[in-house]
Amino acid sequence: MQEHYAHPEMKTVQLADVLHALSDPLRLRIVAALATGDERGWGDFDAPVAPSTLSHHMKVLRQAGLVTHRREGTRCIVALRPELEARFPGLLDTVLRLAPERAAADRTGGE
Amino acid sequence: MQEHYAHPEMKTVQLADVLHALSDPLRLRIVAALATGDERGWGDFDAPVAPSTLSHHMKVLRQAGLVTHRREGTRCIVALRPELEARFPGLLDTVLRLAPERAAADRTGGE
DNA sequence: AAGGTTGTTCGATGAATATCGAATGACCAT
DNA sequence: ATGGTCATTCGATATTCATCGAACAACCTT
Repeated sequence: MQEHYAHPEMKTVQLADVLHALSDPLRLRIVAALATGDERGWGDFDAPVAPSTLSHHMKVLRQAGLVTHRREGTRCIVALRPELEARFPGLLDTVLRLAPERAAADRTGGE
Repeated sequence: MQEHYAHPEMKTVQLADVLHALSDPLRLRIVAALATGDERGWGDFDAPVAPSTLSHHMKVLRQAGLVTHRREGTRCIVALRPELEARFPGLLDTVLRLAPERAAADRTGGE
């Protein structure tokens, strides 16, 4: 495990990569959970997959420029990358507004 | 070849499916080319792939609810599905606004 | 009917992806 | 140091995907 995670430069991130990263239901759910702007610990997403699988999805999100990873002691803190908005204005807002996973839908009584 | 193409009901189309369909550069280009609202003949996209490959991508776009296929004589006419806007308001506008393929569409089409 | 045009379908293939369990590495507490 | 917790990496596997050429089907023209 490295102390420093590799994050791509935002200008090198392609739209198709972001869309691909968002096209997996679990990853979409993770991004939606981060949409409040709060950081989340790695384990705070109770994803129905093995730790190794979750790690894989986190890596995809990181390499697509969607999230940052930061180490804090033994925990791993995840957050949305703020520069994403400058690179693709409005994209994340639009997608998350339409995502069934979004927190608001849960609050207003989804299924 | 069937006279009637299978198009999914819009309400059954999932966001992740749409994002996945848009996450391929060639498919994104095709959708961008259709964004003017005009119909296009199947062969009007000079895609750098074999006909069978193009047919595959067209099928993906059709099954994701993005486009309609219509037969006209021996030709095949493709167009964006208008109901998509009602299902996912603003999604396509946002994605296409950010797509690099838009520049090419602007040059040859204008707006 | 015979032939040409236009997409689709059918294998086949190599690359990418999602998933898991096991092993490993980094860090903290004792 | 020893052990525990947390996340990543490593193999392995099954699935999906993009791609092609070949064969086929639908349609129009002659």
